Amino acid sequence: MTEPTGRRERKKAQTRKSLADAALELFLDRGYDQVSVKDVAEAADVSVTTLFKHFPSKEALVFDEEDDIESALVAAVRERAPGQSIPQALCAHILLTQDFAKDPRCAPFLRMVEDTPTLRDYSHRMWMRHETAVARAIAEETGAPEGDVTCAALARFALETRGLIQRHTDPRGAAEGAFALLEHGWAASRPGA
Amino acid sequence: MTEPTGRRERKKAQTRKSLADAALELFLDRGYDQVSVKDVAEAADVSVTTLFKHFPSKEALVFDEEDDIESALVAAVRERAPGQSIPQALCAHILLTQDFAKDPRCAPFLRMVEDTPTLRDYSHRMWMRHETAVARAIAEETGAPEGDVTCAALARFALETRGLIQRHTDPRGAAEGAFALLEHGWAASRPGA
DNA sequence: TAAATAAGCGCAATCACTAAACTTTTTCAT
DNA sequence: ATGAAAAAGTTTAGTGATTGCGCTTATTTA
Repeated sequence: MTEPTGRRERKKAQTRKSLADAALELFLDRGYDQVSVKDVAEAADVSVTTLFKHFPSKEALVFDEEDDIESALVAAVRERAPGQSIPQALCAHILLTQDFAKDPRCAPFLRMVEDTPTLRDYSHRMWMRHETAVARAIAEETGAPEGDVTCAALARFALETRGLIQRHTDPRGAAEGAFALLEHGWAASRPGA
Repeated sequence: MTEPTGRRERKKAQTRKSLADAALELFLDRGYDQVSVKDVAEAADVSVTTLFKHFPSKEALVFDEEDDIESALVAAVRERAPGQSIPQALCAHILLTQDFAKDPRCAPFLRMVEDTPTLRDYSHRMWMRHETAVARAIAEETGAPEGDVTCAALARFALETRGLIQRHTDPRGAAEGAFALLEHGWAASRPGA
């Protein structure tokens, strides 16, 4: 069921990729703030206007192709191992995504994001966008009402943990520490887990 | 011990106030995004460059005079009633600051902040800046080591709760629900409270 | 094949923000 | 008092992200 990709769509995707690639290379080379959108557009050999037809902002050039993160999070909650609590499942999933970061090819990228306030904030905002989806998944899993505060809180806190452990020397230990808090609180807040 | 206010400082404070006042009035009237810094500067009868000598950004025009919030938070942790847990103290303190919001004079202001993404984010960032201070206070209060993860997590989660309960019809109930999670988790994480 | 559609372009403008060089107080040590 | 340093303010000019407009050109489709 591959989309009947016409030449037009192919070219569009092509330009988009040129832009993302050019952007990444320039950003990693010179640093995000030292590269202007004009630089990126020129490197991809398109006009600045065209760049903004493909990406809504300069930041968006950095975080391309981040699609199924939300579904992965929801799946982590829904399809957790039997006997595993929701906080445990979320902890494991977050640690898993963190492991991506250990790939030395990603290291410069991640360092750039961490060192650039604009990007750090943007990334955090994007990540927290999944809060409501996760909250809903938790509520549905536990039979809690749609807008249950405890579920919403767990979702937010769990997602926030990612930023909390980011610059720790031992992310795994830190995550376990933070999630222990949630784990116990969660268990105590709903007697029939 | 009132500062020996010279004429210079008085005039400076004066222009600053003119700017903040003009900004608030215009923002409330037309909406934040519909007012440019140029508009504000003209309303206060100063140049745009002068405006930026007083305020580091357009957003900063909105959140003026927010000084002792951090010390109040730290104090809430340190000087809590005997027998009151730290999460309880933070919950109470946050609810207290929320009560400010019930003043009908503040309502339009708060609605503006909530309805303007830029401002909501800025406000959230400012608020979360106090995380490390609160974390340190908690660590010191409990004798935990300086960078203890559980303390850091509690600080972050507690502060995050404010945003969580913001648009709830019953903020008090929501806060109590969210803090119940932290309360239980915290109690379980440190046996000798 | 013509008309509709969509990509891309150049241009001009807006808006937040900064740098530089210059004018006008205010302050303060002599 | 007075003259120079320090600080507030101004003008001007610029950068950089982002948007709107009107135009060309390529692709699709009826």
